[in-house]
Amino acid sequence: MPAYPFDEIEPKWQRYWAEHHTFRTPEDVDPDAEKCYVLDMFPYPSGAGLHVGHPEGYTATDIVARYKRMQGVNVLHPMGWDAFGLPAEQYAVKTGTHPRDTTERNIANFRSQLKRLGFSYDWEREINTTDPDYYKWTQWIFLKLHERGLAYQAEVPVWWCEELGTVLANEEVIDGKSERGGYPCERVPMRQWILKITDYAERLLEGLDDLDWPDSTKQMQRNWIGRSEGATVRFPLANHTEELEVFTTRPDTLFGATYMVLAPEHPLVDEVTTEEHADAVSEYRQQAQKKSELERTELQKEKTGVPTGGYAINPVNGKEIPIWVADYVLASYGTGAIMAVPGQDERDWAFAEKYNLPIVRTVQPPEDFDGDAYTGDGPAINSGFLNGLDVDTAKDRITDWLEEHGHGEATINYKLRDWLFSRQRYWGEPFPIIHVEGEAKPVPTNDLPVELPAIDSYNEILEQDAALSPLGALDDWVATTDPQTGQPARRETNTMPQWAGSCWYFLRFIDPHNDEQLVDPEKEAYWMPVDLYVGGAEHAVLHLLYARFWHKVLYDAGVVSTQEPFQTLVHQGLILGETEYTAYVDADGAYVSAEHVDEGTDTRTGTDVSPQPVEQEDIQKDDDYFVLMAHPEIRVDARSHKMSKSRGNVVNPDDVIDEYGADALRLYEMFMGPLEQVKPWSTSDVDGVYRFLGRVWRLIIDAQGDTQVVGEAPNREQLRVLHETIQKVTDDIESLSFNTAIAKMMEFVNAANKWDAVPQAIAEPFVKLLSPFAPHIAEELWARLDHAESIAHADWPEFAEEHLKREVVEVAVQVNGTVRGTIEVAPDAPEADALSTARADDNVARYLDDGTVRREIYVPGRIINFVVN
RNA sequence: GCGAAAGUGGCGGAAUUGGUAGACGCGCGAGGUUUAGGACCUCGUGCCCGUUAGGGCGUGGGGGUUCGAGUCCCCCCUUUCGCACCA
Repeated sequence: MPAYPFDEIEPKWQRYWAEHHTFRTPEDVDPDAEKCYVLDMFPYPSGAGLHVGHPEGYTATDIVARYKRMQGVNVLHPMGWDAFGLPAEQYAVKTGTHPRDTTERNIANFRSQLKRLGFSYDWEREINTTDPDYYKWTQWIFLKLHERGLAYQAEVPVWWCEELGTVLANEEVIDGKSERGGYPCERVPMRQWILKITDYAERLLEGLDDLDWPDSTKQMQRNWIGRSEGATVRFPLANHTEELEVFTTRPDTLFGATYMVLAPEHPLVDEVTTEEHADAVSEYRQQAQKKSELERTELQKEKTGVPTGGYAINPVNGKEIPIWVADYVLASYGTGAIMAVPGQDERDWAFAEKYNLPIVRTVQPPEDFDGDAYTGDGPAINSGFLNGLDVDTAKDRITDWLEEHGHGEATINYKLRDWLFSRQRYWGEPFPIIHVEGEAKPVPTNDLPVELPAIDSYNEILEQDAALSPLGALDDWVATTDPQTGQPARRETNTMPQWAGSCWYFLRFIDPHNDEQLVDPEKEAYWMPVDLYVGGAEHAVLHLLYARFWHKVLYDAGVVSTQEPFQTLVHQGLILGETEYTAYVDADGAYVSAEHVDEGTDTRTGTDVSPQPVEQEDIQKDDDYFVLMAHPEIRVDARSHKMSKSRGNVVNPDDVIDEYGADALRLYEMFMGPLEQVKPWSTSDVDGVYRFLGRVWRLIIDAQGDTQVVGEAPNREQLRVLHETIQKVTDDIESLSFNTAIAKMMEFVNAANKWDAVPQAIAEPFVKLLSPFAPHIAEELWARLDHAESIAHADWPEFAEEHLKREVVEVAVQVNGTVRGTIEVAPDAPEADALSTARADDNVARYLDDGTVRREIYVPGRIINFVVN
């Protein structure tokens, strides 16, 4: 039998909320009324359904939304589906199932799972990025980008992933493998749509300053944008008219440039290569091209390169310096070419040493410097007119000189590259573009949306041989006419990447059914920016950078009123599986202590060992290590792992709800620890919060199921306990410290259980405090306390200072910093009184008698310390 | 290698400006209650010594500042997460 009837009351209140539109967002609000836009990163509805990580962030935002609502704030708290994407299409490729069918099924599953958790979303604002009424506006925004010159097509080397059958953005490829799925990718040149995010690099960087985001996330974005100040320097080429342009952050070291390096892909390689070196260079380039990005990084210890035989002329001293080709220079950064200054650059030093290239120091290292390249500050040497200047001054001086002589200028460079925006997939937003006589023309906005062609089954596409893009196989759809000229035209057959829909969905929630505008400007001005945005740290760069970029474009286009979309951002920490204890055994079945094991082998013998799970009962702690109880000399590993199907440690929220109820699950997820921290799941710990809810229930409901609160006025202690709880819970919600808020409510219940009876005037405010955390039980208790209206819009309790006061407090008495006793005095007791009470304590007196009191420290209500010797 | 964050009982975790370390929960122990319980209630629970009173030691390690340090400063170790030839 459950400790309280959660299985009845949870569905009951979920029905009530839906029928009464309890969480409908206020319409036609007073523009001056306080608002709070509380947003979760909307999920991709995967086939696997919800995992326990989802409700973590969702519960946090739900608590804030419910709390703000009770404070009379207008709250927007919506939910939707980021439903375009590769998994549904990969499933379609395998089974022929239309991605729309898969997606609809998954959404239905996600929705019902979410509803079981009792979140206070305004479900009437649910959006779905695959809905033509939604992606009409995604396409509309693309046209804005196009109109503003921020979307262009180019033949560029892109990451092609054979397995996924599409190209991917740089950001989606990690170490030469796709971010999703980990499939190998290769660089191939293809004609693609590209968004000019680099035009916004500076603003994307500056905008970070005023955001209330985790520092680490801001830092990651800064690193990704990668601003660096330096100079462009143009080196004339010996025997050629062209110049070789490089970017350097150290123009002050120009006199020390002893060779040049071109990336293998650099367009001038053929120009500068002499006949004598042509074969070697061409072979090197082929080798470099074959290397995957992974191999390049793996082989980074050893730099390689070949001379071209060509020479450049150092503009500052007229010296001829050799030009090399080496793949330690990246084609995609700067100009794809560098001036190498081994004296002040460790990479160049390593290369110069290997190939016996000259090294000239142009900064005087300190006397005790014994390294190779010196990258620190110091006076310039061997540098003509720069000699004696410190690095910063020398940079300024040489930059001026370059500008005066037309050899270069100050330059700011960014690591950020333009955003590869097209994918060769069916299940994405079609581009609102037609091609007429080879020219890309935008589809007029009143012809939007350009809908995905209807197909009965994905097999229709599979059966056709669509070389690159599935849409290209559908001739009826591709062939169209230019609405302006009537000429025959072909539709763009690429689709947009999954990021597109999530770049602006927070705007659509504000006005989800508007078919005239993306969002009504008045409503947008009221609700934006998002006041609290909660989602995983895995989106620290991609989604959050792309969305900021689009938002700034929309701001420039006058569509939105704020420069930044998300004012406050919080990442919920990952929830790991239950802690696992692992012992290791060798081939003979003998235990191998964990400190000798590294990646499945015994480091002493090199033989394989196999992991063996151990129950917690068979483990003990010996100093800093866990060991087997039966073999204390054998250490075992104790750690929690990321939940995964393959490891079999996934916890399904539905199972937890079946056993403990949604309120307990919500409460546990918040009680585990700080929201932003990584935390291991522990099902036995769910018992703790579940028991707490049972105690809350029995505090107010007796064994017969009747309400048992009393009408009497509360006493001083009851008021103090209540008001301390109000204060703590309120403060903790504001700071998102939900774990300590719950601990305080537990303390309240522990205290209240000792009372003979609970006054209604105490029970009611407490139920309100509990309601954002455990809304179902709170609604039920609220109703049983004789309220006809939902607690969702009841007034949040306020604490009164007068009830927090204590008559006496316990003060620790230390002698020489060690506590020797405690005394009870008024919190504001005069020093003389407090000290004499302290001296009167028997144990304190013992220590005072041992010497002379040299000093007395008294912090009222806190501590007394006697310094004695 | 570079950057950031974090190391507190058997476990998850608490601790305003430096002021009684271990709130709250799990687990464990004792008792009560119940036909029974993996239900519920009460008490105890950092480690060591001591029957009690009390004492010693304790927030990754070492040093320092202070009447007083989990908290501040310096050095080191470990873990996690980013980035990784960006000129």
